[in-house]
Amino acid sequence: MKIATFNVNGIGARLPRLLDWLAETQPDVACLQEIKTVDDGFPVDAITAAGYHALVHGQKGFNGVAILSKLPATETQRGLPGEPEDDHARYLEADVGGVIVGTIYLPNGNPQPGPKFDYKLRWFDRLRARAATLWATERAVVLAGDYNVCPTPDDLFNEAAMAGDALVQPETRAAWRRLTGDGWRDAIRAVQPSGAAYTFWDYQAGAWPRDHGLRIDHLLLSPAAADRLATAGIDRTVRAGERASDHVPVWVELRG
DNA sequence: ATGCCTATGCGACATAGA
Repeated sequence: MKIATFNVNGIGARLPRLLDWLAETQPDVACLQEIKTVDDGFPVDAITAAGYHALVHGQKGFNGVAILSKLPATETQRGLPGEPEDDHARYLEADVGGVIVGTIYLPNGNPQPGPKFDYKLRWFDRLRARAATLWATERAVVLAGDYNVCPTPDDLFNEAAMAGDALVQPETRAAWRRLTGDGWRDAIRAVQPSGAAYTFWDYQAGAWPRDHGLRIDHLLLSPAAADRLATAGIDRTVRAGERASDHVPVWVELRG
């Protein structure tokens, strides 16, 4: 079972690129982030025609996540528990063919310090709590998405250039270490323990041609999922396409 | 030190992204 994550940065603008990529790579599950539309605005017909079911947790103008799947998906959670006044559409989870799949759009957190950064750290803790609940089920779980954290200096082109950014702050990295320290397996680092493995290149300042990238899109695997890990990868070439997203798809292949 | 670029919304600029 191939499970992918792709921050599309606007489903409206990105639909042709998304359909190309689905047709080419045929993931069984695709977790989307930043669809930037309400549920009714999601292009269900085009996704259905491409051979996928769609679960959508949308929001007007920004945020919004979705789970596309070849098999029917049963929703298990919509929104992250723990902060009732949080109305951002950033989390959706489903059972797909016996695997629990979560699509995650963790807050960016800039500018920092400030309320957006505080929200990011709270959200990170709430995700860790949900992850612990899933961990306890001993099921195969894949938490895939845009975590908005560069875990180590290997995960960005220039540590000094990003020193003030919310994606690399010690508190952000500590939150990532707490989550992964619980035992969740970083799929890309399982197949490539060190070195650049970027998943995002800014639209600005020639970041793509200069390879000034970040690794911020991650798939975390529970033990039962990690036991089935066959391979994982990054579809880098998607970044070179016409009207590309600033993120590219990242995926894991599970045996069985 | 700052903006560079892109997507969206009831828009003719602002907000958000990272």
